[in-house]
Amino acid sequence: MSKLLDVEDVSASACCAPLSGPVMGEEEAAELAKVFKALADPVRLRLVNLIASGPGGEVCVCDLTGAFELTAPTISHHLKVLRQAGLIEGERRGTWVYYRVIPEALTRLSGLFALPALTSA
Amino acid sequence: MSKLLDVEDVSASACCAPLSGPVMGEEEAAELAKVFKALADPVRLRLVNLIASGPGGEVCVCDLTGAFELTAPTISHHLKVLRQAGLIEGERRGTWVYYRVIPEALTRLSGLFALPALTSA
DNA sequence: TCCGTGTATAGATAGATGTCAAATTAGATG
DNA sequence: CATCTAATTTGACATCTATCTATACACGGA
Repeated sequence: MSKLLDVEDVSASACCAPLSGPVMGEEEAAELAKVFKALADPVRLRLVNLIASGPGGEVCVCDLTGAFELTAPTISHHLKVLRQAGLIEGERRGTWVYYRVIPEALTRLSGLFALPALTSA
Repeated sequence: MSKLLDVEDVSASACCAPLSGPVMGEEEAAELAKVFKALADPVRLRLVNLIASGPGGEVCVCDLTGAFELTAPTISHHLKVLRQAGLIEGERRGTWVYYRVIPEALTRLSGLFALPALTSA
């Protein structure tokens, strides 16, 4: 079994209603918090940005390690955190591993911050 | 000078272009990370949710402390973190303090997760 | 099959963070 | 002014996290 695909997909059940919506439960808040924890790091934010803006929507890990003054294991750790948050997914093709963002995850988050009545005053 | 208004407004300069957009700089990533750090806690997420969904878009701190099994200083600490991230603002009216979300902050975050071309394939 | 290279995991450590108890500030009221 | 309540600040402590080095795994090529 490829360890690259170990996704606990924390984001699956969390979130969908906007923050301005009905009161969320403790469990939902806990799962959502894991997703934001994954984004709460400058390196990981830049990783998501690099991956999302990469050619074809994907980027090789070998290109990511060079973009930071960090060791490969550290980058690998950050990628794992993002993966377990359900934000990205990785695929091995031969020697290299490529990462993509999971569009649904971003869309879900976008909806979270939607506001109810900006049209009315 | 009211200490309630000490907002370092970290979110002001950070973000606007979507994550899928052009590559962000280290500085921008660092400031954005502070905002997500503020959201990366179940209690703070529920606080934002409660405040945003409160009547008139605002909630008294006295109503927030009762909603958690945490001491008042802890709630106050979390509110401060959210305030310094530019996500909420507080106002004292007589004996009580009321908090509101800052709509622009949420809107900005919503745009961050926008995807480029979901219409095409 | 044996190296060489690209990624990931394990273990260790310094620094950040959530929580509480105690003390402080701000406003209302007698 | 004295005092009560609401909210914040301060200081301490246990836990979590970002990073490193060292090691292990996966694949391709000789």
